[in-house]
Amino acid sequence: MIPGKFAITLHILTLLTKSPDEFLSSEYIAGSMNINPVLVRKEIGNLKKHNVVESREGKFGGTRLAKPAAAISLEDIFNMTFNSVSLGYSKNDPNPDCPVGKKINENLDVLYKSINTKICKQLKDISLLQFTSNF
Amino acid sequence: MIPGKFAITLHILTLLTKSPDEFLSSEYIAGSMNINPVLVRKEIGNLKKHNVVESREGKFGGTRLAKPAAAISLEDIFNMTFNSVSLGYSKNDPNPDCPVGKKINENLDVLYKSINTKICKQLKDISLLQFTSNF
DNA sequence: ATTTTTGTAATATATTTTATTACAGTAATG
DNA sequence: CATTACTGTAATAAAATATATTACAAAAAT
Repeated sequence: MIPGKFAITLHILTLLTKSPDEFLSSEYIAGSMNINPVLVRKEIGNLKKHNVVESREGKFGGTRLAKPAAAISLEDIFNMTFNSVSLGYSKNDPNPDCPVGKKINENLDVLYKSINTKICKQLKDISLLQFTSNF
Repeated sequence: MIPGKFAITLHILTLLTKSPDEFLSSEYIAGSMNINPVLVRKEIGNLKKHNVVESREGKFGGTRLAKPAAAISLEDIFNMTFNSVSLGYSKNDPNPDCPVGKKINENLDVLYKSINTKICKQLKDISLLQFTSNF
């Protein structure tokens, strides 16, 4: 998973919220966060897939929100950009002949799933509109 | 931050919990998780710094818990191995001339801090002993 | 003395992220 | 209807990060 995905997506959506109904170009958006426009377009592609934004191609093209910022929760954004929160796994497959190695990952999974559930619950109550009200 | 740090450390501590009072070698531990012994020794160094384990050098040396597994919480381990949970930041510094770019990171910080607080509260109630009881 | 282990530094390899380049397709506008 | 300014997407390059490896001094058991 791309570490910056959630942050970049939220940044994009904040800009779109702050310019309602305007079509912003990927280059303009990229300029606000100092990253490459192609990366912005990729994340916008993801947002479009989830019907959160809509784009117009061609001259004066760009992207805008497809629904009110009040109707988008941070949980929605989280689910679109994050597989799940985790505190990590060891890179290699553990030794299956070791009683601990054999079960460590499933036990981590249980733990991480429960963390995840709580985070989702927390993010569900924050709308994009609310988040952007601090700018 | 090293992604596998928490998982590796928890794996080490689980092994130590399952062999109370025995000094386990870094090579044995590394074998259970299929990683390099040097990486294990590094994480053990971190655990020693926090007085969670103690090591003995020389022949038949190794590491064991320095206190009962019931007295170690997953929050303790989390705090030793994770700076803080976050949903990520965009890699580059955002544009300070953009009202959104200027404030995005502090707003993300607020969000992530609140997520973090809840996770810590959750982890505080799980002891290492409890976690290892599922093996 | 020899062996086995920790502790630690330095370096190399692998992996993952991000950036860049390139270009076809679309739509507005003179 | 040519030109301009965009999107969409693929392919590749570069940078950053994580992990592995090598090496060796120091410690302790026998």
